Amino acid sequence: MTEVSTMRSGEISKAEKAYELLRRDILDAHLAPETPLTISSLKERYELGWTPLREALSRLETERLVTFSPNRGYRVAGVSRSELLDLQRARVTIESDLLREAIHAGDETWEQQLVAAHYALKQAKPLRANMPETELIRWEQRHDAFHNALLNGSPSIWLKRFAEQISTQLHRHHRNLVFSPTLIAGGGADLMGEEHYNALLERASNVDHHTALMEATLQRDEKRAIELLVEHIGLTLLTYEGVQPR
Amino acid sequence: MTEVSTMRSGEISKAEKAYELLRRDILDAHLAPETPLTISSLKERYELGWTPLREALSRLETERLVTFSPNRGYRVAGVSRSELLDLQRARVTIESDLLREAIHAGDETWEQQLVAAHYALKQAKPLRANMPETELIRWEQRHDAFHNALLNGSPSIWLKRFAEQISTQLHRHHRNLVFSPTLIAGGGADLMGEEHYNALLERASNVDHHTALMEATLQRDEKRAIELLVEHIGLTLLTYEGVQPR
DNA sequence: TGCGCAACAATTATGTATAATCTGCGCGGT
DNA sequence: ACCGCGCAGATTATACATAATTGTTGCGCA
Repeated sequence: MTEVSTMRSGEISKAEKAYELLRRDILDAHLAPETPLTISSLKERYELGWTPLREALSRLETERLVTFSPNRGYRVAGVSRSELLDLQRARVTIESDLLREAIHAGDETWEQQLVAAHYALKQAKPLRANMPETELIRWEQRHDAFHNALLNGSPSIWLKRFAEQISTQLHRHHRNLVFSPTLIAGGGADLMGEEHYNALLERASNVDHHTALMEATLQRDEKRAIELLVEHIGLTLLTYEGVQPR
Repeated sequence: MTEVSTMRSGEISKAEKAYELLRRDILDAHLAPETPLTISSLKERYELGWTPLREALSRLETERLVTFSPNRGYRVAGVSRSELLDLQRARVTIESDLLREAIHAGDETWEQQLVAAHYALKQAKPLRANMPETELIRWEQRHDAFHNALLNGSPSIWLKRFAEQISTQLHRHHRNLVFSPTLIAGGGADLMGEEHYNALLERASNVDHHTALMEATLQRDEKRAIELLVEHIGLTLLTYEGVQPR
């Protein structure tokens, strides 16, 4: 029947709250890479106890969002150009296969949700330099939702899980290497003219590109759809290449 | 003078010890799938405190070796035929690509270690029904080592990480669905004649098959090597198909 | 007499306070 | 200047307190 859980104090466990808060702060680059995460400072920052934080950190560690050294505590995981390239390679492998499966196995519901996600993405204002963070987050959410919808037709649960993890890591690299130029020395738009930077962002986030990808997919044109997906991932890569000087 | 009290506990942390003990017991099917893991019972089993166990469990959860329900504790993760198939699919995707990369990028050290791993595998006694667990473990270790050596020529760190995780999960399914027939009702060799069962095991673990795979790889024959790898994964799958009745 | 519901008891998860151990760093002695 | 001692500050582990869930018992009602 209808089991009503009582849950006297907060609705969700504090460990879960700690996990989500920390995760969001790391993903959005509010905590810079390599920042030491001492329990006491986190207790102060989030007003949480000792156990929930430790549990959250140990979960984040197996997700590779924080690193850990025995008896020396936790730090926010670092970002690097080489890891970015590695992530891009893994993304191509995994998402290509997922898209292939989706094209073969996707049903009507999948098609409808893909069209809906594409429409929502089209409505969001496109990327540009120094845009307000709320707009940036909206665009990122809808962009992620579109790619999720694209791959969602596939039945491969484990591959989708991996794709999600890659996506998370790329999000973090994205934010730290490109979109938060003020937070890292010498990164982002400061390296080139804002005009050029905007052009790159425009190229990487071009809605037409996503439209073409969706159409090829809906027409079950496997070869072309995968070509477009790989090109899309490569374009994003080129954007970083342009941004990163050495 | 006061150097007596240094290094009181073991060299590694108890959380790490708890993690490794639990992990091994789950992987070797000493703890059956769906077994509830209450802290108190684990405290008794491993003679460890409360915090290390909690930390170990939360790490195992993000690895999907245990499942967790809020306010209802942890259990050993379940196994199922559908998840097994899903894992096999993911393995084909990821290992095919890793092998392709290894064939293109592998150096001399890689070749030597691959040959060494193959030699070690050849020395281990092959699989058969009701073999002693120590021999089973030895064969499994060398088999894993061979496949690791095969893929190790690739530079893709994230993909190798994923391959490792898939490998771990398959190991668990393997043990629970095939090699521990006495532990699960109606599984394993009981379902067919021991002769037939042995034939299947023989086919899946045939050393010649691994030899051919290695030789195609060392000759940098990408197409044939990947064919053999996919066939190898499929054979293992067929073994399970034979064992699983419905 | 049998079934269902509700309060109760036991077990277990969750969180806090506290003790013990370890690492890094500065101070002082040689 | 260099080596070692010792003092913070942090991590790691234990004991204790609290809250939630599960199982059970007993009572009421059909």
